[in-house]
Amino acid sequence: MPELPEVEVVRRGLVPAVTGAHVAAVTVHDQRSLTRHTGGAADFESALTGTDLVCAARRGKFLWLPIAGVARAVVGHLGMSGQILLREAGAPPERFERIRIDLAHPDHGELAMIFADQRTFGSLAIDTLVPTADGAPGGCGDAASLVPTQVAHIARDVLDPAFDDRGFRAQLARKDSAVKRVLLDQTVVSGIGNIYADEALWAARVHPETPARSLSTRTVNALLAQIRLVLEKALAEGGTSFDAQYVNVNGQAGYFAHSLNAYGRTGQPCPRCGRPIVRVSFMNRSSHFCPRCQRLTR
DNA sequence: GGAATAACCTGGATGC
DNA sequence: TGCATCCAGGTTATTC
Repeated sequence: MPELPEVEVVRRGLVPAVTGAHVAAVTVHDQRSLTRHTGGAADFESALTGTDLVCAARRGKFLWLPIAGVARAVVGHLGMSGQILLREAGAPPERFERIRIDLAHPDHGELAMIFADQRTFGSLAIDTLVPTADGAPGGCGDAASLVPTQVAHIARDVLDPAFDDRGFRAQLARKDSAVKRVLLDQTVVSGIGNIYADEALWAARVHPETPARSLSTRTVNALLAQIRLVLEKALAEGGTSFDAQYVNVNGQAGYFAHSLNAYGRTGQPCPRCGRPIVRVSFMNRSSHFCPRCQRLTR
């Protein structure tokens, strides 16, 4: 499942290919991958064809490619199973290929940038760039203080230099909800999904259903530190791949699945105390935690 | 206004 | 072997 580390791996892979690239052609195979685009497939194809791309930027799980000369960008979200792959021009169709963007790069020649998505939760769109509310750069990879309108309501992620630690603590102090629910709320902190929420809570020894406002400042600081550690470690290992659901732009899997301590380890011993990791239903999904290390305190 | 829940989606795994 | 059901989860609309 693409969360911040996986999306950042994709962004880094895209940078050399899209920076300064010319969009030679666009082919939409499946309209469902344009759910965030308001104009339909023909509009997407015509609006993007013939433009030049500036760079690859990211905030949380959202990616965008600013278009040269206009305040617009191609915005992408990988959803559950989305992939952005770079292939040679004219490469055969990928399994679950939804959109193909043919690029002509001054240094790398012709490339195919392919958006593939099995479950079609992800999408691409062309969106307007607007100034950021805090005047800081819109996201990782772009110095401009601009962000797509679809991303403007998303909070910064914890690896963003402009992330507001104090504001994060203040938001938690106002929330009655379970801390895990708050971590998954992209308007509070972006980039964290089910996997890294479970891992960070395990590392900080916090029960996922602990009311956010009941956490001490010390515990929130520790949690914040563990979120950063987990995300940075996952990024260093190329992200988490359980199957073919997540790969980088070259189709290669990440290795962080081997470093997971809680997520997906139901019944296996906690690496810290040896007690079996438990799985409970939470928000239409699963929470994994150690019942001994992560005691529920209200 | 804040919080909780359902729906969207599809292929693999599992059970019968 | 084949069919039915369950499960995975990010985002958003809807409901409470």
